Parts: sequence; structure tokens; C-alpha cells
Amino acid sequence: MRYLRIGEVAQRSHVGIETIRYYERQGLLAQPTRRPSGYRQYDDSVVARLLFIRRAKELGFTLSEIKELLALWFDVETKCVHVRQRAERKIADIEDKIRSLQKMKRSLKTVIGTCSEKDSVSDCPLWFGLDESEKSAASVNPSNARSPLTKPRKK
Amino acid sequence: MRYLRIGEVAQRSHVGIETIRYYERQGLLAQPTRRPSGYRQYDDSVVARLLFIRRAKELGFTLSEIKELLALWFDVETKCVHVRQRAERKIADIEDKIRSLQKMKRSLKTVIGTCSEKDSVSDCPLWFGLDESEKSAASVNPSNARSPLTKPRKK
DNA sequence: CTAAACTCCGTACTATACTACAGGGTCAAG
DNA sequence: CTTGACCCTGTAGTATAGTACGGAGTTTAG
Repeated sequence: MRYLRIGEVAQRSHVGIETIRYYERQGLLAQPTRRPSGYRQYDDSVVARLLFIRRAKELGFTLSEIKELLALWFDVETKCVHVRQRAERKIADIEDKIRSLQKMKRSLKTVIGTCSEKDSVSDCPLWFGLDESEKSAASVNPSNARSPLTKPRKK
Repeated sequence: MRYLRIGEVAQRSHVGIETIRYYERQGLLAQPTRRPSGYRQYDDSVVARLLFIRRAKELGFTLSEIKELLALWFDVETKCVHVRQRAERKIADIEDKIRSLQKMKRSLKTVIGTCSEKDSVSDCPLWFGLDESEKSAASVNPSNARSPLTKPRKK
């Protein structure tokens, strides 16, 4: 079986060599086998993994989130129950993202629709929601007095 | 009409005060009016704008992309043709993102489906595509000789 | 066997996006 | 009219995610 050198992997995955080594240090890629000289040897599965990482980054996942995602497929140690739970949480995140993107898209279409009728957008509609995303701990604050907005500054 | 102080805006939008000022410096938020004391005065529209920014970041847009997106709705100077073009490009980007997320979601569902049958994931399926995303300038390289993988290092 | 292209490791530098003071002024309840 | 919470500017520091060498060894076409 033919092995790939790091440069070939870089070319195929559109990820820089230094970045591949960086991902290895960060634990996103396994330590590859080495030739006697120390050269890394990869097989093509690493290319798919790198393409996944690249795309996931574009979708707003951080490297550590991506690490978690990858673990769902590849981490043999993980017990099934946990995988299931985590995968379901990830799916919910993803569905949220999809909904927001769809909202954004509809909103952009409205922009196009509105402005194609005239030759200027000076009177384009001003806002279309795209709010929500704001169900984070709905602040059950008693609000009895002027509660600090910022954490009190030490004197 | 009641104005909001920066701290109230921060609370409502779940964005830190310092971050709001940072966005102002970066041109993502307009210079707000000021009280004679210099205090910033906002109306609630800025809250929606900040929620949009926050969400767009989670969807993998950079601040400068977000600035462009916001300009599509709010930039009165922009000519309609340009708005239309840019909006269409953004919509295409968004549709790409949605497709990738859907693929990722399907793939995660497969993980769940596969592993719920057993008590371990040691034999979970190994890869499910989620590739594509790789239609970037399909490398029509003549490849006549050993072409440099990296840019030649200066001697 | 040579030379160009490749790889190694380690460290240092960069860009983006915040985040945290310092040192001062402002506001409003009591 | 004080006092605690708020705001101002400016500058410096942090986290994340790379990116760029230097100085060395390795590979392979010619």
C-alpha cells in the first residue's frame, strides 16, 4: 500500500503542511506512522478527515468542537450511551444553525425582492427578525433593586 | 423616547460592554448619539443588530463578512445592482453551509442508529463522505515534472 | 553523486476577536 | 452631598488558530 507524505496530504486536502502538524499537536489527527527517517506516512483517510475539519470550521465549529465531533465517529473508547447523548446534542446544535441560516437566506431574498423594484435601496426594509437564538437562561432576576450590570470592581 | 445605556444593551444582547465598543471601532455598529456627559445612548434596534452579529458568528461568518451582510440591509449608499449581486453570492454561501450541515446531521444520525444496536461503538462506520466542499479550482496542473508542493524556499 | 525538492523539530511571529485594567468622570437614591 | 454603580478613553493582555522561519537531515531524478 502506497503511503502519502505530508506535502501530498496538504495538497489534496487544501490544508497547509504546518497546519497539519498543528492539528496533530492539538490532537485532531492521530500520530501517523513514520519512515525510518522520521518522515510522516499517511493513508488517504487523513485527507477526508482534513476536509471535514476544514468544512466544519467554515460552519462555525471551533477546533475543540470538531475534536468532539470526530470522536463521535472514531473514538473507540467511548461508551455508546455517551456517544448517543453527545450526538443528539450536536444534532440539535446543527438544526439550530440550519434554521438560522434559512432565516438569513429568506431575509436576503427579501432584500433582493424589495430592491429589484427600484433603482436604489434607500428604502429597503429595515429589519426582519433573525432574532431568537436568545433562549439562554431567560434571566429570572428578582430585579428588586438596581442590580449590578457589571461585576463590582474591586476597590 | 427612552434611550438605553451601553450596559443595558449589553444585558439584552448578551454581548459584553467592551465587545460593543470594539464592534463600534470595527464599524459593525454606527457611532451612537451621546449624552452631554459623553455616555452613549442607544435605541433597541442595536440589540437586534447585536443578536444578529452574535448568531452570524456562531454560523462561521467572520466580522468582516458580517459587516458585509449588514451593509446589504442598511447601507443606503449602495447601488441596487451591487446589493443584488452580493446578496445572491451570500445566499449561495448560505445554501452551501446548509447542505454541509444537513450532511453532517445525517451522518450523526447514522452514528446513533449504528451504535444503538450494540453496547459499544468499536465497529461504528468509518466515514460517510461529508467531503465535496472541495470544488475549489480543480487543479488543472500539467504535472509534467515534480512540481514544487511548497513554494521554493529562498536560498 | 549532486542538487532540487522535500521533510524534520522547535520556536517565534501573526491575525482575529475579544477582555481587562487604569485612571478618570457621571448619575441618582438616600 | 455622598456613595455605589455606572460610564468614558486608552492601552495592554489573552485565546484561538494558524504561519513562518532557522538549521538540520532525506529523497530521488538526472
